[in-house]
Order: sequence, then C-alpha cells, then structure tokens
Amino acid sequence: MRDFMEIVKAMADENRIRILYCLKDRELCVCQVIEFLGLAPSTTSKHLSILHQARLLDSQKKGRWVYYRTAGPDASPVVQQALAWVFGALEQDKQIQADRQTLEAVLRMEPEELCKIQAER
Amino acid sequence: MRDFMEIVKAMADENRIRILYCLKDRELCVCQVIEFLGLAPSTTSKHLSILHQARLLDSQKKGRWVYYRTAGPDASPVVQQALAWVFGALEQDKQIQADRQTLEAVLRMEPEELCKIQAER
DNA sequence: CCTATAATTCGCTATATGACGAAATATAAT
DNA sequence: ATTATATTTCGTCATATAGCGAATTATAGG
Repeated sequence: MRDFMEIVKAMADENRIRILYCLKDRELCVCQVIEFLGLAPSTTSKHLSILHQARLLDSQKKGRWVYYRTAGPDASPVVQQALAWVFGALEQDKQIQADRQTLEAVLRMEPEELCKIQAER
Repeated sequence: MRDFMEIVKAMADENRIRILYCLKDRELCVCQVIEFLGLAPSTTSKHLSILHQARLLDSQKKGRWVYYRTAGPDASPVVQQALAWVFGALEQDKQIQADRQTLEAVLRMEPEELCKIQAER
C-alpha cells in the first residue's frame, strides 16, 4: 500500500505530470526540465526527486549533469501501468500539446548554453 | 487535464483507496462505509463526495439512504483504467485483505441496525 | 404538522505540500 | 588547490487538505 500511495501522490500534481510527459522516451538533464517548467531549480529538483523516489523516473549522473527519464522496462508492473494510464489519458490534452512546443524549443539548446542563461537570472 | 488531475487527487488518499476497494462490485450506503472506515460521518461523506465528483463512484439515493458503488461500464475509459490499475495493484495488499474481513462484518448488519448503533455514540 | 434520522455542509484546527531563495554539495575546469 | 557551476538540501511562507463536531438539509414515519 505504501509503495502504491507513494506513486499516486507523486502523480497528484500537475507539474509532475507534465514532467512525466516531457521525459517520456527521452532523457533530459535537470536544467532542461527547469527551463521546460519555468520553475525555480530547487522546486524542479524536488519534483524530480519525488517522481524518482516513487520509481516513476530513472536517473543517471553524467559528470555535473543529472539526467532523468521515465522508468524503463525494468520498472514494476504497477509503475508501468501508471505511466500507460497517464500517457493514454492526456494524449489529446491542450496543456500537454502546448508543452510539446515548449519542449522542442528547449531541445534546440544545448544543456551548457541553457545553464549559462539560467545563471544570469 | 483538469478532469484527470481531479481523478488522481481523488485517489491520492489511503482512506479513499480503501473506499474504492470496498465499493468494488457492491453498493453500500454511507453508514456502512462509515462503519467500515471508522471515521466520522462528516469525514466519510466528504471522501465519498470527492470520489463521486471525480466520477470514480456512482451514487443512488433510496429514501433516506444514499448508496455508492464504483463507476460502472458507462464510465469514461480514463476512469475505467484508473480503477483497473488500483484494483490490480493492491489485490495482495495487507491492509486491503484486512479490510475484506472488516467489510464482511459490516455486511452482516442491516443498514438500519448500523445507523442505530452509530447514533448512540 | 412534527419528530426522528441519514446524509451533507460549515467552521475550525492540525498537518502536508508547493513555491522560493539561500546555503550546501559535488564535480569539472583552470 | 582554487574557482566555477549543476544540482540538491534547508528554512520559510502561503495554501491545500484531512480530520472532527455542530449545524443544516431532506426524507420517512408518527
């Protein structure tokens, strides 16, 4: 029950659902997710941590950068079903569609470039 | 997105998950759910209302009694998948198994009898 | 009509959560 | 070694939520 509740609660926030979508079949470093959401680094990092703790995200550290992506085939059936449910439910959603545009813009920039811009704020 | 978030948030509480389970393939009146959870009537009613608002529960009024049950085949695919996910995930859960015992005990009493007992508290 | 009662709504309190900026940590580059 | 920088952790605030009891609503029965 605890594991299940951790997953549901991790999904019970709109920004975290948007994160799941932008990390579907793609890995992004934290600064890219920060740019995508438009939230503070600390807030974004917390969201990622909650999703990771619930096993909805895999993470990989590469030097100074940390990359996240949605859980792969190693994930438990409960997690797999959760992701399938979310992705099925919001395929046509306005916000998610808009997010796809935002994400493309973010992807056009290299992480290095992005972090430099964020440092200037 | 709003509908989806309403569903996820409705599921993001352990007592509400327990309610979903006890109303699976079975309709119960509010006083039975009160007894099942052991929470105050006002609290229980709020939980039921949240689940109903999210379309996870159907309700039917019969005189003074209100009966709830999990959403039937008319429900949207998103709701159906949500229920299938929950029910699949917790089939073996300790709490849910214990709840089955509790529920049997509750079902042995008639609603009328039950309400009378609750009134005395 | 009036009373009893099943359920809901309201007002309140305690705790949980999301947001931020500042400080800390960890790694790369000089 | 020292500095720069990507990320996380910590402290704080504002808002959201779960819980209760009291008051209200709606229906059944006298």
